[in-house]
Amino acid sequence: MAKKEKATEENLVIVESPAKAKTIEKFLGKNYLVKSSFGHIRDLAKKDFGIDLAHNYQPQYVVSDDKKEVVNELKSLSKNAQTVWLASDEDREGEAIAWHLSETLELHSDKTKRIVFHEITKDAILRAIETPRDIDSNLVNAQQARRVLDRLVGFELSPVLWKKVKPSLSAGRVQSVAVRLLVEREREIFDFKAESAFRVSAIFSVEEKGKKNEFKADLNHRFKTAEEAHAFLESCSDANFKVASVTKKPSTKTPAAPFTTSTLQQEAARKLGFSVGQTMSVAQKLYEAGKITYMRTDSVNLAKSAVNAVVSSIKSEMGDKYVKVRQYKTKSKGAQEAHEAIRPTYPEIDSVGGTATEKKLYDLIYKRTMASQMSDAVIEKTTINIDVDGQKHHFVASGEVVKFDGFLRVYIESTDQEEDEESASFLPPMQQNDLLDLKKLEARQRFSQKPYRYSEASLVRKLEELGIGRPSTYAPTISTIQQRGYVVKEDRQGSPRPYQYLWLENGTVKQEEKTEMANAERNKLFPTDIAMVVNDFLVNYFPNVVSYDFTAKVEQEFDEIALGKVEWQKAIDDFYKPFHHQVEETLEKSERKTGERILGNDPKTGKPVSVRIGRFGPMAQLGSSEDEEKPRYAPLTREQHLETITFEEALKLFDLPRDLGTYEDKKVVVGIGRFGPYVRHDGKFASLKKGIDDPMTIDLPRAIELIEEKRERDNKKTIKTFEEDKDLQVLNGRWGPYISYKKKNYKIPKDKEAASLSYDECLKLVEEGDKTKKTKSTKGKKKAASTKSTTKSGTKTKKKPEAKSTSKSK
DNA sequence: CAGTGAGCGAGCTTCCGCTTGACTT
Repeated sequence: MAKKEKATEENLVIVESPAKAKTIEKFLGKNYLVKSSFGHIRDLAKKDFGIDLAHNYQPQYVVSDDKKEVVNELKSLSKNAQTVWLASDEDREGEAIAWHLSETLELHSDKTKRIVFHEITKDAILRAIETPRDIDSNLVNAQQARRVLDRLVGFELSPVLWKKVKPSLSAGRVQSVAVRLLVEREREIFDFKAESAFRVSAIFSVEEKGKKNEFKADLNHRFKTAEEAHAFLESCSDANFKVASVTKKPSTKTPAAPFTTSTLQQEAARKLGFSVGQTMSVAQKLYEAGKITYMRTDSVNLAKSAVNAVVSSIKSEMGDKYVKVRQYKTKSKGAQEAHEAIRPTYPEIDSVGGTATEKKLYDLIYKRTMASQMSDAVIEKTTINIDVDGQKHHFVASGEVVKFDGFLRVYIESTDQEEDEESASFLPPMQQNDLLDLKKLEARQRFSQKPYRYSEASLVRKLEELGIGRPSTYAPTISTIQQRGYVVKEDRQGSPRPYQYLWLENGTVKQEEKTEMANAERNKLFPTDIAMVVNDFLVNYFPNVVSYDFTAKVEQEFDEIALGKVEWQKAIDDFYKPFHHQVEETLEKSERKTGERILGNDPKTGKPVSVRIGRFGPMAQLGSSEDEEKPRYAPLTREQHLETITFEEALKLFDLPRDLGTYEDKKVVVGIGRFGPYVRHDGKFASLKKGIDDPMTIDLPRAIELIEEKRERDNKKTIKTFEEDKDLQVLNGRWGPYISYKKKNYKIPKDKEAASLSYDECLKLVEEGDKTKKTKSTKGKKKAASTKSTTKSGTKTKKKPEAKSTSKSK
C-alpha cells in the first residue's frame, strides 16, 4: 500500500459507501479524512448459530474475511486521528454499523462522535458536524434483535426442510413469504375458470362541416350467449342511432412521487424491460459516477437544494406555469428514510454519457424527478350516450382531451395492466339529437382475465407493501428464491383459444369462429413444485412465521426496543422459546413431504403410476420399488405440476424416450432431460426449440434439422484445433474467442489475433493463465468450490484459502 | 451444463441487511 503523505489527520470520518466518502471529502476540506466501511464489518459467526443460547442470546460477532483489510486500515487511521466521526446512515442498520465500528476499532468515547445526515449536501453535512450525538444503544439493540431473530428463524427452519423435504433448501422471514405469495397466486390461477361474454362495439360517423369523422363506441351491456348477441345485432340492422347526451367533465392528473428503489425497479421493468438486478447494477454505475443520488432508499423526499434546481430547470425550459413544488410522503410500511429519493445529483443536467442502458435509466430518473415538481395535467373527459331505436341498451363513447399537459409533458407513469382496452381517445364534436351513421357493428366473445402472475418487479412492490424486506435486499431476495429452485423466471407461449366473432354485413348478421393466443406470459415468476411442497409444509407447521404480518409484528417489537421500552433479549426469548418447541415437535411428528400423488394403474402392465419430487425434481414413476422389475422414471415438463397433472398426462411421459429412426446410420432418439426436451444422435444432444417443438409429436425430418443446426453452431464455435494436442482448442464464446484446454478456459490478450495463434503461443497463454488462476482461486472461490471440488486432479488445488495476507491488491 | 432417480452414510447445505468487487465461457 502506497502510504500517502498526509498532514496529521485531525479528523477521520467513516461512512458506509466509498462513493459517498469521495463526495463528502470535497465538502469538508483538508482537515478531514473520509473513509468508508463498505457496509457492515461484522456479522454473527456461522458456527452454532453465532448465538450463545445458554447465555441470554449473546451474539458471537466476527469480522468477515473480506472486511479484515478494511478494518485494519480503519483501525490504524483511527489511532492517529484526534476525532473519529461515525457517519453511517441514520437507521437501525446504520446505528449498528457505528456501534460495531466503535467496538471493533476500540474507539474511546471521548474522541468519538456520531453524526447523521439524510442528504449529501454541503449544508446538511456541516450542520451534522455541529450537532454530534452519542451512539443510540437502544437502536443498536433493535438491530441486534432483528439480526438474531433472522438467524434463528433461518438456521432452525432450513434444517427441518433438509430432513423433511430435500437437502440444501432454505427458509427465512423474507424469502418464505415471497415464495408463499407466488404459490398462492399460482393456485388461484389453477382454480380460475374463465367466463366469457359478448362485447358489442360500433363505429359511427358524424358530419362536421361536410367532413365525415368516425369514432368508436361500446354497448353498455354484455351478452351471455352468442344467440343474444346475434339477436341484438340483427335488431340494429335498420335502426336509427341518435346522440342522447353529451357530458363533459373536467379532471386532473397528478405526477407520481420521485423514485424509491422499489418504484424505480418497477418503472425500469415496465418502460425499459430491465430485471430488478439489472436496474440496480446500472444505477450503481450511475451512483459511482456521481450522476445520481443513492439508489437503495425508501424515501420519496428531495433535498431543498435539489427542488430549487429542478424548479429553475422547469422554469427556464417550459415556463412558470409548469412549476408546482410538491412534498411527498412515503406510504410504505416500515420505511426508515435514511436517504433521499433517487434523483439526478445535478438536476440541471438532462442527459449523461456512458452505456446505452445508463443513459436510458438516467433519462427515466431525470424525467420522473422533474415531473414530480410540475403542475397537474388538466383533462376534459367527454362521455356520449347513443340511443338505439327501440332498445333498452345504449352505446357509450368516451373521449379525453388534454387541456393543459403539465407534468405529462415529460413523464407518464406506466401500469402493469395489459392494454386490454385502448385508451380513451379524441372524439369529434357532437350535439344532442345528432343522427349518426353506423359504419360497423360487431360482437366479440371476451374471456375474463385470470389473476396476474407476479413479475420480479411486481413481487417487489407486493413485498414492500407488506413491509417485508428492505431496498438493499429486494434484488438479492428475488435471486435467492430462483437459486434455491423455488421459482423460475420465464416466458410461456400460451395456447390457442377459439372465440366467436359476429358482425353485421349488408343487413345480415354473420358469425365465425376465430382463434386468439391466450395466457401467454413474458418474464414472469413461476413457483416450482418444490416451492409448493415447501410452502404447504411451512404453512402447516409454522403458520406464525410465514404469515404475511409476521414481519409487521416483529417490527413493532423492534420499535419498542428502539424506544428502550423492551429489552431485546426478552423479546427474542418470547419468540424463541415457543418457536424452538415448534421446531422440535415438527421434526418428531411430521412426515417426509414429497408431494406424492398416486394417479392410477397403467392399463398395459397394471403397475401403479405416481408422481412426486425426486432427487432431481418432480417426476413420474411407473411401478413400485418393491417390484422385481425396476420402476421407470420420467421427469415432468416445465408446464406440468404435481398437483394438477392428470393420469393420462403422466402416462404419456413414459412414451419417452422415443425412437425416431436413423440418420447417417445412427439412432435418433427424443427425450426430456435435465435441461428440457432434446434429440440425441451419435452421442450429441440438441435441444428442442421452446414453444415450437413438442417431444411427443416431433418427426425425424425436424429432428435432423435440429441436429444439423447444432452441428453448424459447433463448427462456428471452433476457430482452431491443433494436431499436436486434441485437448487444445481455440473457441468462440459469448465473450469472444478463448482457449479451451482440458476442460478449463483461458483468456486471449486483446492484442493477439485468435485465428493466427500458434500451438506454442496457446500453450504459453495456458501456462500464464494457470499462474494467475492460483492467486485468484484463493480469494474469489469460497462457495463455487464446495459443490464440485472432487474431480479435476489436474493443477494444484490443495492450497487452502489461507494465503490471503499476501494477496493484497497490488 | 448433461440428459440422472438405488444404496452405505460422511459432511455439507441455511438467514437478512449493509456495502462493492472480479470478470466470466
